[in-house]
Amino acid sequence: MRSPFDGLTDFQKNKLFILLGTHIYPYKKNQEILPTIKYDNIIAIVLDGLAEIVNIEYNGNETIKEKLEKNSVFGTNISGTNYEDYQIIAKKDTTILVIDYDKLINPNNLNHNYFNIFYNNLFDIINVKFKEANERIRILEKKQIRDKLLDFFEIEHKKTRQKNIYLDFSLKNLADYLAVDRSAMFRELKHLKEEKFIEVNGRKITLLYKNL
Amino acid sequence: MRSPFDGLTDFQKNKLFILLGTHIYPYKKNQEILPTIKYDNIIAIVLDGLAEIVNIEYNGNETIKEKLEKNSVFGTNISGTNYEDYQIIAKKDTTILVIDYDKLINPNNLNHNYFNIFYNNLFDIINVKFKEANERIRILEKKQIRDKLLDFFEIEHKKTRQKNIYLDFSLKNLADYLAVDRSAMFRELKHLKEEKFIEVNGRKITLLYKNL
DNA sequence: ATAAAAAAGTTGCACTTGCAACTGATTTAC
DNA sequence: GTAAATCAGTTGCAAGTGCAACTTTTTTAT
Repeated sequence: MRSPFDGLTDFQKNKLFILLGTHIYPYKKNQEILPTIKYDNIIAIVLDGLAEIVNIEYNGNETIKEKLEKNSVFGTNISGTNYEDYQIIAKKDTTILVIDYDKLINPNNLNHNYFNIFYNNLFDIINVKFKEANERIRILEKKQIRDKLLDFFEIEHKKTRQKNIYLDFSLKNLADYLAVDRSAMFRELKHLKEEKFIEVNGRKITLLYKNL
Repeated sequence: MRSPFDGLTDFQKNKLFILLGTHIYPYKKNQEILPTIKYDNIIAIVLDGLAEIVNIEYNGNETIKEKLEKNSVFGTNISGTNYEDYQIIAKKDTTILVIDYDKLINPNNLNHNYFNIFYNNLFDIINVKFKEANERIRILEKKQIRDKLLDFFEIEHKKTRQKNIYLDFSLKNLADYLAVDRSAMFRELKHLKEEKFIEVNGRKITLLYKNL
């Protein structure tokens, strides 16, 4: 995954932090991240560790919205994450860098080369995330589970051009991603298997239809 | 709506076009826009006119994905619009500016002040669009039409803090936005009316529940 | 190595939804 | 100003889905 600090030396990185007046917050495993920052207009970066954006429902069910690894970027202005709806939990000891969005947008900084590199990286990262969001919307727009699955398969297939799709998450997570009931998804997967559209072996899904 | 050229004089705008090696394409009403540009990595701006991103299904049904007014920004890297799935149609005579994404990202340009202003504007516009995309995802994730409607009402209510919501699009369009069947949505609206949750008068929806 | 937790997989049932097919009301076009 | 098109609103019905409640398998933790 692309890092917002690609192309920067550690020295430049530190100059950047000073220039932007950033804050660094350390969290222990299982601590909630940024619980006090409920206002808008920040961009946050995982400097180290691992965290998850989770949605805790009234019945206690937890669904993971996004995994935040090292160099992941998040925040109200960048991922639409609404702190009223979600909690961010450290899964390991985790260090978070917080940047004020308005300071980032301030063009006074633009004559520093290391800032420009950083800004370009962020621009690119956001565009990738935006593209992923639109991919998901395209899937969620489909009304039937079968169509959501086939759309998902098609999108994944286009990325590798291979008939085998290797999921790097569980089928339960896939159901969450498609925003459908898990058991209903399993039922539909079974139908697709029976109709020889696909084969499923653990997290490997094989597409059997002709049009590659 | 914010323009990507906010804060730029016409003179600076033209310098910018030259710097970025942009292309300008004119289209007549009802013409398809950018039909030949099937490759990735462009950002396009509506300089003048009006266009619509439409999804034409195999059965001939057209759904409008997005309206592109003057100063709207679109393109594969910015709206996730996939030219394989959608068509962009000029609704009036329309002029389109096309920028090569790689040229935009090239940091060599960053010591021109007018470029920086433009770049900041784009950054901001994309973030707003991204936020809207995430809003929609939050709605589409809901499994029941009732929950989608209530979620939509809540989001709209938060924007104005008023109990009246004035739609600037048709109820048919709302059904498309929620990605549900139109008649099923009407049925659910009727239920919500009967249960005194809402009132509907044309495109005005009044929220009747207590928690403002 | 074993217990605990999470994921995989299945099924019955009630309810929701999509779909088709209407009628009537509004808007748009020329 | 009238025709055509779009939108609003309703209903029956079949099919799809969510939900609950299970069992079995796999993974994770200590």
